[in-house]
Amino acid sequence: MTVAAPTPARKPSLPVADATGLTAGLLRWYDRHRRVLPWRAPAGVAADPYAVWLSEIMLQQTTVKAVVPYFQTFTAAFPTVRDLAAADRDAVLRLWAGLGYYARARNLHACAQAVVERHGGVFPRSVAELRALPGIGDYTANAVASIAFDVPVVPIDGNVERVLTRLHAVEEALPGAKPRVKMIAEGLEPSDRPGDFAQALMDLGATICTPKSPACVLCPWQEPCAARRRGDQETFPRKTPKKEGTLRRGAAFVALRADGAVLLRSRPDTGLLGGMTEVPTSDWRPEFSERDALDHAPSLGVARSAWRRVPGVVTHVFTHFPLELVVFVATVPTDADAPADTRWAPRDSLAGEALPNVMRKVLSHAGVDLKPERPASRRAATTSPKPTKKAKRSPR
DNA sequence: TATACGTGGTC
DNA sequence: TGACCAAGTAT
Repeated sequence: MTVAAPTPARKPSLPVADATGLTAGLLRWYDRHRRVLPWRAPAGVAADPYAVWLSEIMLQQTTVKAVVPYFQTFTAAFPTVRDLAAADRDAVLRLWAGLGYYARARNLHACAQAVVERHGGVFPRSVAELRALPGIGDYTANAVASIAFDVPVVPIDGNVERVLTRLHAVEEALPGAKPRVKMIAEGLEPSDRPGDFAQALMDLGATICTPKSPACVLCPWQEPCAARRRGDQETFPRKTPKKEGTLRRGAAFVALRADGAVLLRSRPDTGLLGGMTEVPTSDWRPEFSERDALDHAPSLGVARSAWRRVPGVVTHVFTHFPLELVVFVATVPTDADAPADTRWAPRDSLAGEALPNVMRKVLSHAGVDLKPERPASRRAATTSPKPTKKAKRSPR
């Protein structure tokens, strides 16, 4: 492909002229239709690298709507990358609870510390140095470099893939088509306003070139768009079908003390819901048998009969598998000791715990209400949206 | 290259 | 309701 020679001089030749026309058209559109977002600097104002980075991490596979309240909470709690680096990791996880993909929160904290230790608390400006930081991959490195520092690179996310595969009617399916998309993107790298160009591409994908029913009539690229000419723009990008996960099942145990405290523990640092808080549960396996569920209950010195099976089940769908949990509740004496690796959490502190949504569903199903007042966007989980399905009989 | 990794919204 | 999707990264 062409060299991304950012010559301040003229731009000759044909392909370059084409690209110039495209980028200019998109920037004109952006100047009139750019979205106003909490982390986005006003037109013509330099962006804050910390805000750009924080927002980009939060926005990974996550909608703008879901991110906004968390972004506000984080910037209020940690105004600078140094504040974030100095915070306790658990405090970061607690504020992240509900946003999902918790490895992002662990990496966020590690990244802040790396920025302080390796770069004196100042975000590096090069793609290579950014890429070397925890939690920053190809996309985010390019996004921060272009948006915060006007480095002429194009971050390629789902929006950009959609826009570019439509623009060129790329027949190859993703993810196989990624190299092709990357070449197309590199051919568009503008030496002028790279940060605005990157954001314009994403705004275009988010508001005009949407997955379904794209608003082509409003698109600044409707003329050059190959897919639009063919009339099958909605069929791009092509995608290879993904296989679905196998249902896993398990039992969750909600132990309540007379004073309202709930027995909690922390999950292992890595893997599913790593480092997050949960009530004791059995393993989650396809071959789980409810018959033996109580074998996995925490030892609290109470009789097996103290555990009451809550009717119904809690269902939750992770990216790669659906989960079904049966819930047992027991009330135990206030002097009951917490088993190893568990602790009693006062009822009032529950809302502040690093509880992933599946655990909020479990507690809700057990009749334990958490006080909201967290970043927000949690009402659905705390009100037990899916009332609970009828108790199913376990096969076998 | 493929898989693990959350959650909420939409149609 | 089920599928698909949203500013991806790590291994």
